[in-house]
Amino acid sequence: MKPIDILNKHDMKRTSCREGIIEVVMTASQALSENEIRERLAGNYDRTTFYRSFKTLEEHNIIHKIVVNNQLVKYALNNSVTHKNEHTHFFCNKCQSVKCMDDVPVQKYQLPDGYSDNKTEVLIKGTCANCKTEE
Amino acid sequence: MKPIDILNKHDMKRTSCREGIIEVVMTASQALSENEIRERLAGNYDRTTFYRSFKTLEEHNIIHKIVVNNQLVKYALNNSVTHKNEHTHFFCNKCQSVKCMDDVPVQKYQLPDGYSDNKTEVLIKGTCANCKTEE
DNA sequence: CTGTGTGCAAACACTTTGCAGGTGT
DNA sequence: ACACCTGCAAAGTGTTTGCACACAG
Repeated sequence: MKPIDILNKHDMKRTSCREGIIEVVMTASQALSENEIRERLAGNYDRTTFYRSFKTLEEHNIIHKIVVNNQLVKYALNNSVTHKNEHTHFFCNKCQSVKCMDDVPVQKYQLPDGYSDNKTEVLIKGTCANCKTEE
Repeated sequence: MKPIDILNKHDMKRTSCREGIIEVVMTASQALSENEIRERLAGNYDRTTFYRSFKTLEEHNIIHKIVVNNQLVKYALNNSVTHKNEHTHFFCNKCQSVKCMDDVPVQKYQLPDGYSDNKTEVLIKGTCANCKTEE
């Protein structure tokens, strides 16, 4: 499916910024930060526009946000797989990359009485396959 | 163990700010934000001092940081239990509280070849027991 | 006394908001 | 034409750094 189709499907206006963001995260093999997305984008957009676009795209369940820490936020496309099962995220301490582990589902946690869970976020930190081989 | 003993054990200078922070997180039943800690503290300290104290205390494994999102960070004491097993954190969407779930250990995740994990962070979002009963 | 912690000022980064003007449908 | 998206400016918040002074050991 092309970026335009995705926007149409969600009844969203087809603007070059949105289309570009979707295009970039779609072709990326990893989650990308705002800056990484900007670098790969043809046009130049204001940060405000980015923030608003990310927010809108997230609200429409087209992308999701991964908060590594309070200084590093990345975005990735929601594909049909990740949309069904919650997946874990992997953060490489060396190259700072974030990857959606579509094949590593979030496990179920048994909470004490009275607690109800809505969403469980799992961030696994370590060394990725790329950095491992470079050692 | 008292705050002073903890500082001594880690060869850290015994300052009123550090002592106060430890005292507060020690007696708290939940993780606390910088502001929540400030409110409960006798003396008045500069934000800079807080940031540096948190950083130092974290480096010495006395407290740990819980990043809920890029706008909300909380701190909690490392007790002997949590220091041994990694534990999960619970965030209540209603009252915004964060609790260390010492009885809910982090599960093991099987990663693809080449990946090695170092630390796994689990943040469960939902409704806490308090907010549940108030519905 | 010496090294380290603290307070203050400033700078920097991230994020949000208001408003005017431009663009998609 | 109308709704909504974008860019710019500004403000609010979170965080870091440099420097002078204070304090613990």
